[in-house]
Amino acid sequence: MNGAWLKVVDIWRLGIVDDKNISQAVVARLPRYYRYLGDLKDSGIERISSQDLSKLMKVTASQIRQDFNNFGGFGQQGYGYNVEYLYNEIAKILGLDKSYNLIIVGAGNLGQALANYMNFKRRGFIVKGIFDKNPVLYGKELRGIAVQPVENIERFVSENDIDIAVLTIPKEGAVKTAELLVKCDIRAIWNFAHVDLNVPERIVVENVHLSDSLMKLSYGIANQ
Amino acid sequence: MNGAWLKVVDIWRLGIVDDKNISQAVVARLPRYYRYLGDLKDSGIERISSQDLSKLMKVTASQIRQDFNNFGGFGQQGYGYNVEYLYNEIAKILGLDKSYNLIIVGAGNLGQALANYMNFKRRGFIVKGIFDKNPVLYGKELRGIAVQPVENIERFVSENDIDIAVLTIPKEGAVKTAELLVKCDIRAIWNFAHVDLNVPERIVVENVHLSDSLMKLSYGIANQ
DNA sequence: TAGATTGTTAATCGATTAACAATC
DNA sequence: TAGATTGTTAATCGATTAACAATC
Repeated sequence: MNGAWLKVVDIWRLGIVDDKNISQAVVARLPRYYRYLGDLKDSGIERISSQDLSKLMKVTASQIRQDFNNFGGFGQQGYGYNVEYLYNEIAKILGLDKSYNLIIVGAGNLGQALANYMNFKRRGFIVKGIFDKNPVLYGKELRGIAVQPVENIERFVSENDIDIAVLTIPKEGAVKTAELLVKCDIRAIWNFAHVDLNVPERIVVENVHLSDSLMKLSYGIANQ
Repeated sequence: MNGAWLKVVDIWRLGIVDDKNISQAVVARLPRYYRYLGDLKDSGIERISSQDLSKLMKVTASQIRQDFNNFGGFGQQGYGYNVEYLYNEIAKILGLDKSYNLIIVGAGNLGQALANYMNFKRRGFIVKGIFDKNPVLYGKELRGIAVQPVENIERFVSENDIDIAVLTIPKEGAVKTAELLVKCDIRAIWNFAHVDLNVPERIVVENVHLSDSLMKLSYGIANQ
């Protein structure tokens, strides 16, 4: 009556029990771990201890172990963590093992830059459509994708199984557009507009408020 | 022996005592307060209580009062906060009452977008120079400013009293460039490269890691 | 003055760090 | 096995919320 029984953590690992809620602070640190582990992997390092990673990343070893243990523990006593394994596990946690279809709404400076800039595709984020309300831009191609009128969004999203909308329009239209996207059953919005979107709980919103960031920087200068 | 004496907080307000250390969490919330207060001001609202602001912003009234009181208290019992006054005080705290000279290092997609996009100027961030290592871009004008070779950075920064460098180059060159900028006595770096810069304490670094942000979003989808 | 609402102290909650037994 | 290092519990620290006296 012992070995035959699964511990709660095992059941959880099997995916039967799912979401013990992970704090936002932990999630926010995962991409950074992922970045460092990728670098380690690329430089041929096979294993690393929480202590060594701690020195490298300038966070406590304790925090590293706590963070990873939120997801079940990926290390081995006396050995540390296998870099490649941990790297892949974090990718899975972050959902990077899947592919996502996205559209860009707003083909102005920022929308164009994002379309061209990031290697979206390499990480499994496929740009399927680009939209703007400015007729001058219609047909203009970015990475081989022609800009369409915003009027097409609703049909396009439902016909092309779009997961993510990148919102790069001025704040004036952003709230209305977000509502439209919600109606189209979008799963997530990457919001670059300087407003808070008010969408249902189920929709994932990730804000990139560049002006907020610049203000934090100027606070830093002013209070040096 | 009472009225004649200044309370500690008064001395602090006079700027004699300066920096009781404000937590990063508080600073991160200031731009959002500033945005909401700006909107309230624009719609002609003169005063607001922490309770009403609480409903609007979906944070607790307690947190609002605590946050503001980090900087000395801007309200009045029985009245609330004067919107315009509070707005201006937050601007001062954020250092938005001053003007900053900046350069953009990296005139690729993102650098160009930032040069054109944000109304930097309106908020007192003056783009003085744009640099790239790609000769094809030399002389190309963005907002009336010609792109220069990166070799010019050192001289340009010292001759033009530059406060901020916007780093929009690929991660490969970013660390070295940051070191150069530090040598030039830059005060702050707005870092869009996907690396952690390792600079002295005195330099303000504000990171915008877009790929990290996108990973948080995909985590949100994957763990919905 | 009475009512409203701040400024501020105290209580709670959550996140980080420390410590150590488990175990590879 | 002995040494190393995790996984995990306990202690600490900091941030958020609640409560209320001060005061406009």
